[in-house]
Amino acid sequence: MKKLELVKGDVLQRKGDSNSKVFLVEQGLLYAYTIDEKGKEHIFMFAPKGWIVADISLAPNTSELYIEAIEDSVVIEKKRSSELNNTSNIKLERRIAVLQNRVIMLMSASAIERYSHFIKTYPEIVQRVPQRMIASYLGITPEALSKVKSAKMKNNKK
Amino acid sequence: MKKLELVKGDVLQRKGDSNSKVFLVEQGLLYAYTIDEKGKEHIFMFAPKGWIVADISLAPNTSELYIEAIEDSVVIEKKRSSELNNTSNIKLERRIAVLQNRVIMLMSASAIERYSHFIKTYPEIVQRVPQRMIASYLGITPEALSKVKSAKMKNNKK
DNA sequence: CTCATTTCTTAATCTAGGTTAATGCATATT
DNA sequence: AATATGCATTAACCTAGATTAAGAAATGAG
Repeated sequence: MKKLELVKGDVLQRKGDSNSKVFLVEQGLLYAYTIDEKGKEHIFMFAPKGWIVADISLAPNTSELYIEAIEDSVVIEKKRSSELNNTSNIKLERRIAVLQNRVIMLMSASAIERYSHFIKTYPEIVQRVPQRMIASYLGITPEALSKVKSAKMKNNKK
Repeated sequence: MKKLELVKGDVLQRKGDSNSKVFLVEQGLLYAYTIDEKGKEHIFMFAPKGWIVADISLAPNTSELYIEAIEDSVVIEKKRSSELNNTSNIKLERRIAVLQNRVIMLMSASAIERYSHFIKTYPEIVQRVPQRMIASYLGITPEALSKVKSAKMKNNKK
């Protein structure tokens, strides 16, 4: 738990780094973002004074996100594990991880990519739920989902 | 903290209801969704066995979400406040609330609606950050954001 | 088993937002 | 001051996915 002074442009965490740290913004403004395969940046969140920024993902030790200072800033760095001392915390963190993934998907992935990710992540649910609900969860229409599925089959990517 | 037995189609919580409850799924499958102004349903999450479902929104007592059973299910109902006994929990809940809003926005709102919501919710950040970052946060291109802004000005909806 | 309702698929058309490219502004750098 | 680099805006075109519509398949109720 130490205090860090940052100047505009400093990068606190890179994709692939350990994600065991949590940063509390004491002053200034940071932001967290991903960069997709095409090199495009997608801003996941802004973190002004008083907010916490962290990559809270399901993968144990690989950050999905870059965290960077937009302005000169002061942050407190904590170990994430110190937050994990009770059950409700763990459940809440899992929820955040799922939502983080969902936001990144919605921002950066096409219908096909979203569907592929969904069936990989929730294979049991795919079986138990009507197509129109999956479409709605993915943020597309049932008609578009039909198209996606037949496109996938033709490509043997079933 | 009581146990509820649900049959397929039972609605646990409606938009506008108190959101002070958290449901732990012991068996079956539930889902949480919003309905937009046009009557269209947007599925926010599925909740199979072992998951928690709840509307964790910033507004104190008005759920944004409907929660409903897709299959016959058994859930444990808890008071949400019982989860709120320490600081890190409150911070985590705030993060979830923000992410919940963000997912709903990304799923159901047009570029104009997303921008309007953003400037209302984070007026300070709009001033401190380049346009291209706001566009990226909204999930649109800087060019599209330019269009949106000039469209808004013409409509006096500035 | 039959009729009704909902779900899924396919196809034709439409549109919001993406892509590309050119231009004007700022802010840096020498 | 002059040049360079990045940011914002505008406009012409393009494309993924929405909308609309109709038929086929599945599910359900009596």
